[in-house]
Amino acid sequence: MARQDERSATTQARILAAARTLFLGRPYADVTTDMIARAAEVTKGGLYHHFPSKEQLYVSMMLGDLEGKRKLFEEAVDMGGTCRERLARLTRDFLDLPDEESGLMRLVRRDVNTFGGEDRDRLVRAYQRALPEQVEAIVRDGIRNGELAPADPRLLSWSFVALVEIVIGDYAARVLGDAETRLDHVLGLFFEGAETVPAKVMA
Amino acid sequence: MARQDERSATTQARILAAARTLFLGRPYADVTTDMIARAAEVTKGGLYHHFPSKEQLYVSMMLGDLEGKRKLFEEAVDMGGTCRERLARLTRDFLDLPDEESGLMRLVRRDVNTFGGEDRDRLVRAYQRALPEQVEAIVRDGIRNGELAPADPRLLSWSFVALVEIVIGDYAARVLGDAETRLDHVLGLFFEGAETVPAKVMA
DNA sequence: TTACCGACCGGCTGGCCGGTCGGTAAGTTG
DNA sequence: CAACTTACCGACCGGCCAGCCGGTCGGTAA
Repeated sequence: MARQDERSATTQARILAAARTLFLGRPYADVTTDMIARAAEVTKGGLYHHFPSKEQLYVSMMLGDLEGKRKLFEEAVDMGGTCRERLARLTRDFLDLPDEESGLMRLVRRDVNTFGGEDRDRLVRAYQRALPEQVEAIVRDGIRNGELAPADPRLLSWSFVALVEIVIGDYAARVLGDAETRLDHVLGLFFEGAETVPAKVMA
Repeated sequence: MARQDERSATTQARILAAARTLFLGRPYADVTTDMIARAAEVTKGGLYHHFPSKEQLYVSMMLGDLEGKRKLFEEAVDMGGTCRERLARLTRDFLDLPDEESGLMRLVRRDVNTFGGEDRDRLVRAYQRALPEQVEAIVRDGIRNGELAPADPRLLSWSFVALVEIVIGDYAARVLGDAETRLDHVLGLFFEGAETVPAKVMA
């Protein structure tokens, strides 16, 4: 009995993994259930035995992965320290993610418009819980303790996320180099801006 | 003869306008040629009389619109003044665009992955010419004359564009209000960053 | 040993959609 | 007016793909 459940679980995991890879490569409509099944080494019948529809398969995969990200980033929110330190930790965690995992965050935003109604809402909420809301919590603290200038925290957190997204990707990697340099770039831009600083903190 | 050409041109324009509206609303694959034809008050035969394929229709629409944007933003690049003034002008032009027009910039980035090969390249190039390269030109000047801290200009311009994109959209409009306030927010964030300024320029 | 269950198979189908094609009528040219 | 070109029509086709369903088989329980 445990034997059967285990088998079923690994098959589902295989299907989800195959789906993730394929959906990352091409738009939702261009990924066929046949492709997913073949990549997961199952037949379409097997696939439909575990998932009721292509859409539910996609949503299941995404919700599961986003929940994982949420837990990961939560550590940065819960740790102590300044706003900047906590954002640094969160960003480092993000930058250290393998390509396939960080690509998911862009994937949600790309495909969210594909769905409507309930599924769309669930995806949006899961994404917001995973990343922007956690950044927002840190930003909110930063504003409260005077580290950040007063502003709408949600808007600031979206801005921060957008800056981080830019630093992923080949061009930034080529120009800036390793993760630590990219991290410095994002934090510097977000906190101090792009203009020349008029000689700060010179002791 | 002028009569026929004129008729043909208005029909094409009607088709392009209908396509633009529909493509903005749903992903490429979910927009059918029937829908476009019906919205443009033509039949599918009529549509295919003017455009060789769905893909070419999309590309034609996008290239035309992006070229319009390029011309618009070029004015900010060519005008005199500081880096900040020129970016302000460009951003103001962007923010003053009707929703349908500014949505196109997000649309390209969303749909670019749908196509491959030649068409994809043409779209990417047209987008880059329309917005990021022009911002980059201004940013490059800003770095050269010491207004901006030394950094990779392309990365900076992408960051700026990303910040502007956030300020479009309902939430920012609700929180920040009119275009001028949103403009100040973007420029402030980009130039001075989010942290509390240590009492600047107090005369 | 028997009865059953659940994982998985894979052929099939119905609908949808991009694209075609033969036709018509209005406009243009000589 | 005759010959023709052009804008447009709409029925139709072929391929593709999500989802279905009748079946097989290895395990599990009584």
